[in-house]
Amino acid sequence: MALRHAVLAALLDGEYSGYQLAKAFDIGVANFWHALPQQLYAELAKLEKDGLVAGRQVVQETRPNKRLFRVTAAGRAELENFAAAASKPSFIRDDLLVKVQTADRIGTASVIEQLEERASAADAKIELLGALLRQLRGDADEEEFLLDGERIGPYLTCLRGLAFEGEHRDWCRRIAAVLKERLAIRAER
Amino acid sequence: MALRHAVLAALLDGEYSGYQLAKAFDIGVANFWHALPQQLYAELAKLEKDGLVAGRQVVQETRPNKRLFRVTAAGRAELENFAAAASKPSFIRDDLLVKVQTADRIGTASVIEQLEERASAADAKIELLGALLRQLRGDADEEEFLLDGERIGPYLTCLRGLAFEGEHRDWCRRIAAVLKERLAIRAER
DNA sequence: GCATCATACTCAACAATCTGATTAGTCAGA
DNA sequence: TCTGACTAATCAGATTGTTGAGTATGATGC
Repeated sequence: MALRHAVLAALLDGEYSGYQLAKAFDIGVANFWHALPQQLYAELAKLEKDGLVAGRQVVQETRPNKRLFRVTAAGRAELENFAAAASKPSFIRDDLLVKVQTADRIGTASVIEQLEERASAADAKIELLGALLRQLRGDADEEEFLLDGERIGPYLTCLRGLAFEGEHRDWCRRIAAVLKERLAIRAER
Repeated sequence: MALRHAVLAALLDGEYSGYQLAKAFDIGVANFWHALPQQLYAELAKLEKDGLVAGRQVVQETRPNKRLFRVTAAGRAELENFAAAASKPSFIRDDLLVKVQTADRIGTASVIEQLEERASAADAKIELLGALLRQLRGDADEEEFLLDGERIGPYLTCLRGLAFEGEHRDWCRRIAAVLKERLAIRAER
Protein backbone atom coordinates (compact mmCIF):
# COMPACT_ATOMS: atom_id res chain seq x y z
CA MET A 1 0.00 0.00 0.00
CA ALA A 2 2.77 2.43 -0.74
CA LEU A 3 2.54 3.13 -4.44
CA ARG A 4 -0.97 4.18 -3.45
CA HIS A 5 0.37 7.04 -1.38
CA ALA A 6 3.05 7.98 -3.83
CA VAL A 7 0.35 8.43 -6.47
CA LEU A 8 -1.82 10.48 -4.10
CA ALA A 9 1.19 12.63 -3.20
CA ALA A 10 2.04 13.22 -6.85
CA LEU A 11 -1.56 14.04 -7.66
CA LEU A 12 -1.65 16.66 -4.93
CA ASP A 13 -0.14 19.22 -7.32
CA GLY A 14 -3.01 19.14 -9.77
CA GLU A 15 -4.97 17.07 -12.21
CA TYR A 16 -3.03 14.48 -14.16
CA SER A 17 -3.78 11.66 -16.53
CA GLY A 18 -2.21 8.24 -16.08
CA TYR A 19 0.11 9.04 -18.93
CA GLN A 20 1.26 12.35 -17.46
CA LEU A 21 1.70 10.68 -14.12
CA ALA A 22 3.88 8.07 -15.76
CA LYS A 23 6.11 10.89 -17.03
CA ALA A 24 6.25 12.43 -13.59
CA PHE A 25 7.26 9.05 -12.17
CA ASP A 26 10.14 9.12 -14.59
CA ILE A 27 11.51 12.45 -13.45
CA GLY A 28 10.51 14.27 -10.28
CA VAL A 29 8.56 11.56 -8.55
CA ALA A 30 11.35 9.11 -9.29
CA ASN A 31 13.21 10.85 -6.46
CA PHE A 32 11.00 9.11 -3.96
CA TRP A 33 9.23 6.35 -5.84
CA HIS A 34 9.61 4.46 -9.05
CA ALA A 35 6.82 2.72 -10.94
CA LEU A 36 5.97 1.60 -14.45
CA PRO A 37 2.97 2.99 -16.34
CA GLN A 38 1.04 -0.28 -16.07
CA GLN A 39 1.24 -0.08 -12.30
CA LEU A 40 0.05 3.50 -12.30
CA TYR A 41 -3.01 2.79 -14.42
CA ALA A 42 -3.88 -0.16 -12.18
CA GLU A 43 -3.37 1.90 -9.04
CA LEU A 44 -5.44 4.81 -10.36
CA ALA A 45 -8.29 2.40 -11.08
CA LYS A 46 -8.12 1.06 -7.51
CA LEU A 47 -7.88 4.55 -6.03
CA GLU A 48 -10.93 5.62 -8.00
CA LYS A 49 -12.89 2.55 -6.93
CA ASP A 50 -12.03 3.39 -3.30
CA GLY A 51 -13.06 7.01 -3.79
CA LEU A 52 -9.62 8.45 -3.03
CA VAL A 53 -9.28 10.07 -6.44
CA ALA A 54 -11.90 11.26 -8.91
CA GLY A 55 -11.42 11.00 -12.65
CA ARG A 56 -13.03 12.92 -15.45
CA GLN A 57 -12.97 12.19 -19.15
CA VAL A 58 -11.39 14.78 -21.46
CA VAL A 59 -12.28 14.37 -25.12
CA GLN A 60 -9.46 15.38 -27.46
CA GLU A 61 -9.54 15.94 -31.21
CA THR A 62 -6.08 15.14 -32.42
CA ARG A 63 -5.02 12.90 -29.51
CA PRO A 64 -6.62 9.90 -27.85
CA ASN A 65 -9.08 10.86 -25.12
CA LYS A 66 -7.72 10.87 -21.63
CA ARG A 67 -8.90 10.75 -18.06
CA LEU A 68 -7.68 13.36 -15.59
CA PHE A 69 -7.57 12.52 -11.90
CA ARG A 70 -7.58 14.62 -8.78
CA VAL A 71 -7.39 13.74 -5.08
CA THR A 72 -10.71 13.73 -3.20
CA ALA A 73 -11.30 14.74 0.43
CA ALA A 74 -11.15 11.05 1.33
CA GLY A 75 -7.83 10.82 -0.50
CA ARG A 76 -6.44 13.74 1.49
CA ALA A 77 -7.59 12.05 4.70
CA GLU A 78 -5.84 8.87 3.61
CA LEU A 79 -2.62 10.85 3.12
CA GLU A 80 -3.01 12.31 6.58
CA ASN A 81 -3.24 8.85 8.13
CA PHE A 82 -0.28 7.76 6.10
CA ALA A 83 1.81 10.73 7.21
CA ALA A 84 1.03 10.00 10.84
CA ALA A 85 1.89 6.28 10.64
CA ALA A 86 5.41 4.95 11.18
CA SER A 87 7.50 4.51 8.05
CA LYS A 88 9.80 1.61 7.46
CA PRO A 89 13.49 2.40 6.97
CA SER A 90 14.65 2.97 3.42
CA PHE A 91 17.33 0.85 1.85
CA ILE A 92 19.46 0.68 -1.24
CA ARG A 93 18.86 -2.12 -3.69
CA ASP A 94 21.24 -1.95 -6.57
CA ASP A 95 22.50 -4.55 -9.03
CA LEU A 96 25.69 -2.60 -9.57
CA LEU A 97 26.55 -2.68 -5.89
CA VAL A 98 26.17 -6.46 -5.94
CA LYS A 99 28.68 -6.51 -8.76
CA VAL A 100 31.11 -4.25 -6.91
CA GLN A 101 30.97 -6.61 -3.94
CA THR A 102 32.57 -9.23 -6.20
CA ALA A 103 34.53 -6.87 -8.46
CA ASP A 104 37.93 -7.54 -6.91
CA ARG A 105 37.58 -11.13 -8.08
CA ILE A 106 34.92 -11.36 -10.76
CA GLY A 107 34.18 -9.28 -13.85
CA THR A 108 36.37 -6.33 -12.89
CA ALA A 109 36.73 -4.80 -16.36
CA SER A 110 33.01 -4.90 -17.09
CA VAL A 111 32.16 -3.47 -13.70
CA ILE A 112 34.54 -0.55 -14.24
CA GLU A 113 32.75 0.23 -17.49
CA GLN A 114 29.36 0.08 -15.82
CA LEU A 115 30.54 2.35 -13.01
CA GLU A 116 31.60 4.94 -15.56
CA GLU A 117 28.31 4.67 -17.44
CA ARG A 118 26.44 5.11 -14.20
CA ALA A 119 28.49 8.17 -13.34
CA SER A 120 27.65 9.75 -16.70
CA ALA A 121 23.97 8.90 -16.29
CA ALA A 122 24.12 10.53 -12.85
CA ASP A 123 25.67 13.65 -14.40
CA ALA A 124 22.72 13.90 -16.78
CA LYS A 125 20.23 13.35 -13.98
CA ILE A 126 21.94 16.03 -11.89
CA GLU A 127 21.58 18.59 -14.65
CA LEU A 128 17.95 17.64 -15.12
CA LEU A 129 17.21 17.97 -11.42
CA GLY A 130 19.11 21.23 -11.22
CA ALA A 131 16.91 22.65 -13.97
CA LEU A 132 13.80 21.32 -12.28
CA LEU A 133 14.79 22.94 -8.99
CA ARG A 134 15.46 26.31 -10.67
CA GLN A 135 12.07 26.07 -12.31
CA LEU A 136 10.31 25.21 -9.05
CA ARG A 137 11.83 28.08 -7.08
CA GLY A 138 11.49 30.66 -9.85
CA ASP A 139 13.37 33.90 -9.13
CA ALA A 140 13.83 33.35 -5.43
CA ASP A 141 17.04 31.92 -4.05
CA GLU A 142 16.81 28.63 -2.24
CA GLU A 143 16.77 29.81 1.38
CA GLU A 144 14.08 32.33 0.65
CA PHE A 145 11.97 29.90 -1.36
CA LEU A 146 12.12 27.21 1.31
CA LEU A 147 10.79 29.60 3.93
CA ASP A 148 8.24 31.54 1.87
CA GLY A 149 7.37 29.24 -1.04
CA GLU A 150 3.84 27.97 -1.44
CA ARG A 151 4.54 24.42 -2.40
CA ILE A 152 7.95 23.19 -1.29
CA GLY A 153 7.22 19.43 -1.00
CA PRO A 154 8.38 18.54 -4.50
CA TYR A 155 11.39 20.82 -4.09
CA LEU A 156 12.47 19.02 -0.93
CA THR A 157 12.24 15.59 -2.51
CA CYS A 158 14.17 16.83 -5.54
CA LEU A 159 16.90 18.03 -3.21
CA ARG A 160 17.12 14.50 -1.87
CA GLY A 161 17.29 13.11 -5.38
CA LEU A 162 20.00 15.59 -6.30
CA ALA A 163 22.10 14.71 -3.27
CA PHE A 164 21.63 11.02 -3.97
CA GLU A 165 22.74 11.33 -7.56
CA GLY A 166 25.72 13.49 -6.70
CA GLU A 167 27.00 11.11 -4.12
CA HIS A 168 26.27 8.12 -6.29
CA ARG A 169 28.28 9.68 -9.11
CA ASP A 170 31.24 10.46 -6.82
CA TRP A 171 31.25 6.95 -5.44
CA CYS A 172 31.09 5.40 -8.93
CA ARG A 173 34.02 7.51 -10.17
CA ARG A 174 36.10 6.81 -7.09
CA ILE A 175 35.48 3.06 -7.15
CA ALA A 176 36.16 2.89 -10.89
CA ALA A 177 39.48 4.65 -10.28
CA VAL A 178 40.42 2.29 -7.45
CA LEU A 179 39.60 -0.81 -9.49
CA LYS A 180 41.56 0.52 -12.46
CA GLU A 181 44.57 1.32 -10.31
CA ARG A 182 44.51 -2.19 -8.88
CA LEU A 183 44.38 -3.68 -12.36
CA ALA A 184 47.38 -1.56 -13.36
CA ILE A 185 49.38 -2.57 -10.27
CA ARG A 186 48.64 -6.24 -10.85
CA ALA A 187 49.57 -5.98 -14.54
CA GLU A 188 53.00 -4.61 -13.58
CA ARG A 189 53.85 -7.57 -11.37
CA MET B 1 16.82 -12.92 -10.33
CA ALA B 2 18.72 -10.40 -8.29
CA LEU B 3 18.49 -11.65 -4.74
CA ARG B 4 20.06 -14.72 -6.27
CA HIS B 5 23.22 -12.79 -7.10
CA ALA B 6 23.27 -10.86 -3.88
CA VAL B 7 23.33 -14.17 -2.01
CA LEU B 8 26.09 -15.55 -4.22
CA ALA B 9 28.09 -12.35 -3.73
CA ALA B 10 27.70 -12.51 0.03
CA LEU B 11 28.65 -16.17 0.07
CA LEU B 12 31.86 -15.43 -1.81
CA ASP B 13 33.58 -14.55 1.48
CA GLY B 14 33.22 -18.00 2.99
CA GLU B 15 30.81 -20.60 4.19
CA TYR B 16 27.66 -19.37 5.85
CA SER B 17 24.44 -20.85 7.13
CA GLY B 18 21.10 -19.32 6.24
CA TYR B 19 20.95 -17.86 9.71
CA GLN B 20 24.39 -16.24 9.48
CA LEU B 21 23.52 -14.94 6.05
CA ALA B 22 20.39 -13.38 7.49
CA LYS B 23 22.57 -11.49 9.97
CA ALA B 24 24.89 -10.35 7.19
CA PHE B 25 21.88 -9.09 5.27
CA ASP B 26 21.05 -7.00 8.30
CA ILE B 27 24.39 -5.22 8.42
CA GLY B 28 27.00 -5.25 5.67
CA VAL B 29 25.01 -6.76 2.83
CA ALA B 30 22.19 -4.34 3.62
CA ASN B 31 24.36 -1.71 1.93
CA PHE B 32 23.48 -3.18 -1.41
CA TRP B 33 20.58 -5.52 -0.83
CA HIS B 34 17.89 -6.11 1.74
CA ALA B 35 16.06 -9.39 2.34
CA LEU B 36 14.22 -11.20 5.11
CA PRO B 37 15.45 -14.55 6.47
CA GLN B 38 12.54 -16.44 4.87
CA GLN B 39 13.60 -15.23 1.46
CA LEU B 40 17.19 -16.24 2.08
CA TYR B 41 16.30 -19.78 3.08
CA ALA B 42 14.09 -20.10 0.01
CA GLU B 43 16.77 -18.67 -2.27
CA LEU B 44 19.46 -20.93 -0.82
CA ALA B 45 17.25 -23.94 -1.50
CA LYS B 46 16.79 -22.84 -5.11
CA LEU B 47 20.49 -22.09 -5.55
CA GLU B 48 21.36 -25.53 -4.23
CA LYS B 49 18.83 -27.21 -6.51
CA ASP B 50 20.44 -25.35 -9.44
CA GLY B 51 23.93 -26.38 -8.32
CA LEU B 52 25.17 -22.82 -7.79
CA VAL B 53 25.87 -23.38 -4.11
CA ALA B 54 26.69 -26.54 -2.17
CA GLY B 55 25.49 -27.11 1.36
CA ARG B 56 26.86 -29.41 4.02
CA GLN B 57 25.28 -30.40 7.30
CA VAL B 58 27.12 -29.42 10.49
CA VAL B 59 26.00 -31.32 13.58
CA GLN B 60 26.18 -29.24 16.76
CA GLU B 61 25.90 -30.32 20.37
CA THR B 62 24.56 -27.34 22.20
CA ARG B 63 22.86 -25.64 19.22
CA PRO B 64 20.47 -26.85 16.55
CA ASN B 65 22.26 -28.38 13.58
CA LYS B 66 22.93 -26.09 10.67
CA ARG B 67 23.74 -26.23 6.99
CA LEU B 68 26.72 -24.27 5.67
CA PHE B 69 26.75 -23.17 2.06
CA ARG B 70 29.57 -22.25 -0.30
CA VAL B 71 29.56 -21.07 -3.93
CA THR B 72 30.33 -23.76 -6.52
CA ALA B 73 32.24 -23.29 -9.78
CA ALA B 74 28.89 -22.99 -11.55
CA GLY B 75 27.91 -20.32 -9.04
CA ARG B 76 31.08 -18.37 -9.77
CA ALA B 77 30.34 -18.64 -13.50
CA GLU B 78 26.83 -17.33 -12.86
CA LEU B 79 28.30 -14.34 -11.05
CA GLU B 80 30.62 -13.72 -13.99
CA ASN B 81 27.68 -13.64 -16.39
CA PHE B 82 25.83 -11.36 -14.04
CA ALA B 83 28.77 -8.97 -13.74
CA ALA B 84 29.04 -8.76 -17.53
CA ALA B 85 25.33 -8.10 -18.10
CA ALA B 86 23.85 -4.60 -18.07
CA SER B 87 22.44 -3.45 -14.74
CA LYS B 88 19.27 -1.52 -14.36
CA PRO B 89 19.55 1.91 -12.76
CA SER B 90 19.09 2.09 -9.01
CA PHE B 91 16.36 4.14 -7.46
CA ILE B 92 15.18 5.37 -4.10
CA ARG B 93 11.93 4.05 -2.73
CA ASP B 94 11.13 5.57 0.59
CA ASP B 95 7.88 6.05 2.49
CA LEU B 96 9.30 9.04 4.30
CA LEU B 97 10.09 10.86 1.06
CA VAL B 98 6.48 10.36 -0.02
CA LYS B 99 5.46 12.03 3.21
CA VAL B 100 7.85 14.93 2.72
CA GLN B 101 6.34 15.52 -0.72
CA THR B 102 3.10 16.38 1.07
CA ALA B 103 4.60 17.75 4.28
CA ASP B 104 4.02 21.41 3.52
CA ARG B 105 0.30 20.66 3.55
CA ILE B 106 -0.34 17.38 5.31
CA GLY B 107 0.94 15.89 8.56
CA THR B 108 3.81 18.35 9.03
CA ALA B 109 4.37 17.81 12.75
CA SER B 110 4.44 14.05 12.48
CA VAL B 111 6.78 14.16 9.50
CA ILE B 112 9.22 16.40 11.39
CA GLU B 113 9.32 13.82 14.17
CA GLN B 114 9.94 11.01 11.74
CA LEU B 115 12.72 12.95 10.03
CA GLU B 116 14.46 13.38 13.35
CA GLU B 117 14.07 9.70 14.23
CA ARG B 118 15.51 8.77 10.87
CA ALA B 119 18.46 11.06 11.39
CA SER B 120 19.23 9.42 14.73
CA ALA B 121 18.89 5.96 13.21
CA ALA B 122 21.31 7.06 10.49
CA ASP B 123 23.77 8.24 13.15
CA ALA B 124 23.72 4.79 14.69
CA LYS B 125 24.15 3.12 11.32
CA ILE B 126 27.08 5.40 10.51
CA GLU B 127 28.89 4.40 13.68
CA LEU B 128 28.24 0.74 12.94
CA LEU B 129 29.54 1.03 9.41
CA GLY B 130 32.56 3.02 10.58
CA ALA B 131 33.46 0.22 12.94
CA LEU B 132 32.91 -2.37 10.24
CA LEU B 133 35.20 -0.48 7.87
CA ARG B 134 37.95 -0.19 10.48
CA GLN B 135 37.63 -3.90 11.09
CA LEU B 136 37.81 -4.74 7.40
CA ARG B 137 40.90 -2.68 6.72
CA GLY B 138 42.76 -3.67 9.89
CA ASP B 139 45.86 -1.58 10.54
CA ALA B 140 46.22 -0.14 7.06
CA ASP B 141 44.86 3.27 6.21
CA GLU B 142 42.16 3.46 3.58
CA GLU B 143 44.23 4.43 0.53
CA GLU B 144 46.72 1.70 1.21
CA PHE B 145 44.09 -0.93 1.91
CA LEU B 146 42.15 -0.15 -1.25
CA LEU B 147 45.26 -0.67 -3.40
CA ASP B 148 46.84 -3.62 -1.60
CA GLY B 149 44.01 -5.30 0.28
CA GLU B 150 43.03 -8.84 -0.58
CA ARG B 151 39.27 -8.51 -0.46
CA ILE B 152 38.04 -4.99 -0.97
CA GLY B 153 34.58 -5.72 -2.42
CA PRO B 154 32.72 -5.59 0.90
CA TYR B 155 34.72 -2.51 1.87
CA LEU B 156 33.66 -0.67 -1.27
CA THR B 157 29.98 -1.43 -0.77
CA CYS B 158 30.23 -0.35 2.86
CA LEU B 159 31.69 2.95 1.70
CA ARG B 160 28.60 3.41 -0.42
CA GLY B 161 26.38 2.57 2.51
CA LEU B 162 28.25 5.01 4.71
CA ALA B 163 27.95 7.82 2.18
CA PHE B 164 24.27 7.07 1.72
CA GLU B 165 23.54 7.17 5.43
CA GLY B 166 25.54 10.33 5.95
CA GLU B 167 23.76 12.19 3.23
CA HIS B 168 20.41 10.81 4.28
CA ARG B 169 21.01 12.06 7.80
CA ASP B 170 22.04 15.53 6.63
CA TRP B 171 19.00 15.80 4.41
CA CYS B 172 16.66 14.67 7.19
CA ARG B 173 18.07 17.23 9.63
CA ARG B 174 17.96 20.04 7.11
CA ILE B 175 14.41 19.31 6.00
CA ALA B 176 13.23 18.96 9.61
CA ALA B 177 14.74 22.38 10.34
CA VAL B 178 13.08 23.95 7.29
CA LEU B 179 9.67 22.53 8.16
CA LYS B 180 10.00 23.67 11.77
CA GLU B 181 11.01 27.16 10.74
CA ARG B 182 7.99 27.38 8.44
CA LEU B 183 5.69 26.28 11.25
CA ALA B 184 7.19 28.96 13.48
CA ILE B 185 6.80 31.69 10.85
CA ARG B 186 3.20 30.71 10.22
CA ALA B 187 2.43 30.63 13.95
CA GLU B 188 3.63 34.24 14.30
CA ARG B 189 1.27 35.55 11.65
C1' DG C 1 12.60 -20.41 38.59
C1' DC C 2 10.71 -17.83 35.06
C1' DA C 3 11.05 -14.94 31.20
C1' DT C 4 13.38 -13.67 27.47
C1' DC C 5 16.84 -13.94 24.03
C1' DA C 6 19.71 -16.42 20.55
C1' DT C 7 20.29 -20.22 17.38
C1' DA C 8 18.38 -22.53 13.37
C1' DC C 9 14.94 -23.17 10.22
C1' DT C 10 10.08 -23.88 7.80
C1' DC C 11 5.38 -23.01 5.85
C1' DA C 12 1.47 -20.77 3.84
C1' DA C 13 -1.00 -16.85 2.22
C1' DC C 14 -0.95 -12.64 0.35
C1' DA C 15 0.49 -8.17 -1.73
C1' DA C 16 3.46 -5.69 -4.76
C1' DT C 17 6.18 -5.38 -8.73
C1' DC C 18 7.95 -6.46 -13.27
C1' DT C 19 7.90 -8.37 -18.13
C1' DG C 20 6.11 -8.14 -22.42
C1' DA C 21 2.60 -7.62 -25.67
C1' DT C 22 -1.26 -5.06 -27.94
C1' DT C 23 -4.30 -1.25 -29.80
C1' DA C 24 -4.54 2.95 -32.53
C1' DG C 25 -4.21 7.57 -34.16
C1' DT C 26 -0.90 11.68 -34.87
C1' DC C 27 3.21 14.02 -36.14
C1' DA C 28 8.05 14.99 -37.58
C1' DG C 29 11.85 13.92 -40.27
C1' DA C 30 14.67 11.12 -44.01
C1' DT D 1 6.05 7.68 -48.30
C1' DC D 2 7.92 5.10 -44.89
C1' DT D 3 9.90 4.93 -40.24
C1' DG D 4 9.93 5.83 -35.83
C1' DA D 5 8.54 8.45 -31.81
C1' DC D 6 4.68 10.35 -29.03
C1' DT D 7 0.06 10.22 -26.87
C1' DA D 8 -3.04 7.26 -24.20
C1' DA D 9 -4.14 3.25 -22.26
C1' DT D 10 -5.05 -2.04 -21.15
C1' DC D 11 -4.22 -7.11 -20.32
C1' DA D 12 -2.29 -11.44 -18.83
C1' DG D 13 1.20 -13.82 -16.44
C1' DA D 14 5.24 -14.48 -13.79
C1' DT D 15 8.30 -13.24 -10.30
C1' DT D 16 9.41 -11.10 -6.00
C1' DG D 17 8.71 -9.62 -1.60
C1' DT D 18 6.04 -9.22 2.83
C1' DT D 19 3.36 -10.80 6.87
C1' DG D 20 2.72 -13.74 10.33
C1' DA D 21 2.91 -17.88 12.51
C1' DG D 22 5.24 -22.05 14.21
C1' DT D 23 9.04 -25.65 15.83
C1' DA D 24 12.67 -26.76 19.11
C1' DT D 25 16.67 -26.24 22.30
C1' DG D 26 20.13 -23.91 25.10
C1' DA D 27 21.81 -19.74 27.34
C1' DT D 28 21.40 -15.52 29.95
C1' DG D 29 19.50 -12.29 33.13
C1' DC D 30 16.61 -10.86 37.24
